[in-house]
Amino acid sequence: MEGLKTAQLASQGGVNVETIRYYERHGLLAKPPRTASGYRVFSAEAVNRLRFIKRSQELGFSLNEIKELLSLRVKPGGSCVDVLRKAESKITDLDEKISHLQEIRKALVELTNACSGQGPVSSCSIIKILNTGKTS
Amino acid sequence: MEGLKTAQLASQGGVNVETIRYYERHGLLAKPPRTASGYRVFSAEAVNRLRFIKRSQELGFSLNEIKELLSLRVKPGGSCVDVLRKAESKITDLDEKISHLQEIRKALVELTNACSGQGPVSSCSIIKILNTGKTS
DNA sequence: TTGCACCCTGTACCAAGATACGGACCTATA
DNA sequence: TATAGGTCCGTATCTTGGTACAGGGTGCAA
Repeated sequence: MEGLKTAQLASQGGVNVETIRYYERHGLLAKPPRTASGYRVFSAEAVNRLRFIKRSQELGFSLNEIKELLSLRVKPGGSCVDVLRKAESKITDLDEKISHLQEIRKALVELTNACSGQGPVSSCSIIKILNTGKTS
Repeated sequence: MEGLKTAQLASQGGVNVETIRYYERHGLLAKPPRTASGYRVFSAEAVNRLRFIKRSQELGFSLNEIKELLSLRVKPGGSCVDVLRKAESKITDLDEKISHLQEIRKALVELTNACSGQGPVSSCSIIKILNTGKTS
């Protein structure tokens, strides 16, 4: 059999049918040829494309960023270093996010350490600190 | 002067005027009394409440979670340990998020290590790996 | 008393990434 | 040939945390 219907592509890519159409509308998947009756016919290439998108998403790229990666991929004269720079800048983003979360975690641990876990809410250290902003 | 108008509360809490109304609609701020002409009149308590919300938000609580914290705070017979458990579960959430981001970071670093940064995109290792899902 | 800043309400809109639905059309199978 | 189920399109809906109006009333100062 030649080509995949929307639901087949969706199933191979592990996404919802509507997601396929969504990606097409947003320029992440090329507009596929159609049968005489208007059904989309995807090539095996589309499966790769979909996996590219999913893998990039797992690495923290937004759909817009993925769109850029995809267009870099086919840009004539485009250089590898452009891709490298995007990946590096994403690592910097991640470092910032991670250290921010770690700060939050630290503050929360301090809160829980201050709390005995006993008695009524009215005397709860956590609530007190959240109320006043003071640790002591 | 007795009480604060919406804009004054907003300014003291460092938020937008519309945010005050948003919080009221969503049950995070109690409905304040009104003047004869319908203006809201907030007490100093509302400033504390607003700060509570902002501080909790900084610690990674969603507005819904903050609403729960606020209702715990006034629940008759509520126990301190309920609050403690929420904080602890938030720490667990954070741990999961952090380690997930660290995994992503690791994968990205591997990607960038594989890439020389030289040559055309067509031979870029990063793109190749994203395409095939294979590291080698 | 007029002019301007402020306040009110209700509703619409934004990002992001989908998901759902109505109504019409197509296709395969019994 | 009937009918179930897949597909089409356009549009609406969802979540989260707000922001931005429009259209009207209020309050204070010159």
